[in-house]
Amino acid sequence: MTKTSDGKVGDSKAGEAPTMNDVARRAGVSAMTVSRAMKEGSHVSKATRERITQAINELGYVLDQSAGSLSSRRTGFVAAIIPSINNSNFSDTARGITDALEGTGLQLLLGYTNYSVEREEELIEAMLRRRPEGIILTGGAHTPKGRRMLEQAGIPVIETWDTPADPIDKVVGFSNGAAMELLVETLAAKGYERFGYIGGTTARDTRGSQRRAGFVRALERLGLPSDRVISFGVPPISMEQGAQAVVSMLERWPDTQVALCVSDLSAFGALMECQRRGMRVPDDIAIAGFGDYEIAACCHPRMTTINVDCYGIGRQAALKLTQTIQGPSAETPERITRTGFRVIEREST
Amino acid sequence: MTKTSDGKVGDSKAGEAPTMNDVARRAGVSAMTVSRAMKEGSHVSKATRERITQAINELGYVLDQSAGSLSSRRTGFVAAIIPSINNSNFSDTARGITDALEGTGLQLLLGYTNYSVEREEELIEAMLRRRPEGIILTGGAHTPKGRRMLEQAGIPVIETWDTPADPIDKVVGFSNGAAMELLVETLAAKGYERFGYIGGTTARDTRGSQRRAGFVRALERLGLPSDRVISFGVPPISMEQGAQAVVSMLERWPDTQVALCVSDLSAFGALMECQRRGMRVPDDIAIAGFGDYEIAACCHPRMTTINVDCYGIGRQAALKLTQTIQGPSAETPERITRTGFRVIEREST
DNA sequence: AGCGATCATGTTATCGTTATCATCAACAAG
DNA sequence: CTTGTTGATGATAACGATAACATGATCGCT
Repeated sequence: MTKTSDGKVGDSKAGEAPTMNDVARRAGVSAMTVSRAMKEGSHVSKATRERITQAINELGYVLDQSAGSLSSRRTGFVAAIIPSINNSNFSDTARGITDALEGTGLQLLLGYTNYSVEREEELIEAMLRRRPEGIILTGGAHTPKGRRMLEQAGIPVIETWDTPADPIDKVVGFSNGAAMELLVETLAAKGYERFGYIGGTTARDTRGSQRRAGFVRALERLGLPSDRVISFGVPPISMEQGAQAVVSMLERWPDTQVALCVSDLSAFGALMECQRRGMRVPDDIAIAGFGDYEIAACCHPRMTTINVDCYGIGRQAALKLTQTIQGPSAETPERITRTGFRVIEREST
Repeated sequence: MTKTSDGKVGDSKAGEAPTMNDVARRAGVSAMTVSRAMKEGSHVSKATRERITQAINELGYVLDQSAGSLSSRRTGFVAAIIPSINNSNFSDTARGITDALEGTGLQLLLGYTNYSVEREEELIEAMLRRRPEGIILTGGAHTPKGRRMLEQAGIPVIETWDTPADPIDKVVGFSNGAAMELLVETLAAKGYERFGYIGGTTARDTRGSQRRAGFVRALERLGLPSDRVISFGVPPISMEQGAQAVVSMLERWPDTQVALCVSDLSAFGALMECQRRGMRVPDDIAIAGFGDYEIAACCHPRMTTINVDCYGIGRQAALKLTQTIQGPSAETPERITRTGFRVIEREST
């Protein structure tokens, strides 16, 4: 225990969490030295550092980063907003972000919108209040106010999972429409002609509507009928809703050869329902999904789908973010990164 | 634009984000009044509030909560640590937490450990640096240092998904062992006698090992063989690993009547693999899972499993947290809340 | 020996908000 | 006409850390 110039002696009173000054007193140094000792790559002598470390352990001191960030003007936060954490495509993206942030001293602040732009707007504001050093969004559809806040925030903004026509700042994504077109073309080349589409009522899920639009576009180009579209349920549609939708489809267009679904989850529901009804897949009806979820590779028959590298989207978005934050010293990243997608042909088509 | 006592005039220079003082100047009030106007339930006259709101919009001002929380000693954070965000059981819990936090002004700071206590320890420290007002953990297994930090943090700590023998503070969970025992008993009552178990190599996943222990316990009590245990892969085991594990099981103990799996995901993999091999479920072999994931209700045949109300665990944990934070004025919550579980019998057994 | 560079540490002044106390006006109750 | 209460606002001082600058001390090189 040490006397200090301000006359106080010893530790702070119990009950109150210790501050850096308490540590400093106990180690017989100034707070600034403690601050230095707690940061990598700053000059503190070995002996001093040891005394400080000991004081920290004895007091159970934990750095208060909220105070530090006010002073340093670096919060160490990156915000990410995804539609849903229960969707493994998006949680893969979140995982990609976290993993790419590992070791950078940046922490992920995650929020989800339930596919609602209004909720997104609220979240954007809540996030910006925390002064993140960058923000990663899903898709390019925002409320006007949300967009304005993002533009004025003065931090890098990355839109993902999409290629918006008029991006706010940077983009890591792919064209959901083009991906679906590719799937249609691939299957048409195998001889399928009567395609059906299963998706949600489209208003909320912009990626879903783009996939549907791609479906229609590709069929029109190929001169095939493009009207067999079932919109069922509020996006994101569940396995169960996929099952119900395929029933509607088979009632309305019994001779449908192949059902494309907005995601693997609904596709799986459809697949199981068909089996329940004694139909053979792909002989009686073929089914394909979108997203290459774990389930697609494992179900029986294994499901044809489109892999879109969700994890990679997250990784690259976070990478682009850190590059931008680290400033123009490092090479400035491209404004738009297009991530790949590919058709995975399996047994269901 | 207004002159103020400190001689400065007008807005801050462009490029810099506006502060509360900039808003105050523009609205012709003090910063304190702006602060009040931005908080619910404080006395600000209607006219003043309108001027302030206008100034906020004109400047595009966003409150800096990191500065505010330093002053008010309330960060508005709740930390939650889960093993994985890609597991829908845990992301359901996270969703329960977020939903229960809605409207309380508290925001969720989420982290995941990949089932590693070392990673958990790092995360605990990283979270505590942000001074959360409470912390929610998964399970009761922590490193000694992690546990110490939690005990000293001076905030409510809630352990979930488990009923630790020696809880740190509060608990919302159930006995994974007892749940598995119940499943065994239910199936034994239907006449099954030769049970097999599929799980991961257990070191990391404590909930997994408790389930396995419950499996063994129940069979021993019933006087049935309890040695048919396949440990395959690092937890959490995937669908694919479930498929491979069931193959090992059938090789080693071809007359197994029912395979219980550590989770629905591995159970689903096993189910599909059996179908691929032309086996009929449940006639040739019965399969049951754990967790009542969406997939269990939708696959064909529908899967018997245990529902454990993941979402409810999150909700109740968050509820308990907010009650504790709001202080002893409100009724103090129970220290231990046991959440229910129930066997869902479906077609796979 | 002289001089600049690097190291180890301390002092001071913020960062942007909110708690607290103070002030003054308006108004109700006695 | 007091006196107390409530409402609306402002001034000031934290909150706990770090940036920026300052001070000696040490060291290597000419």
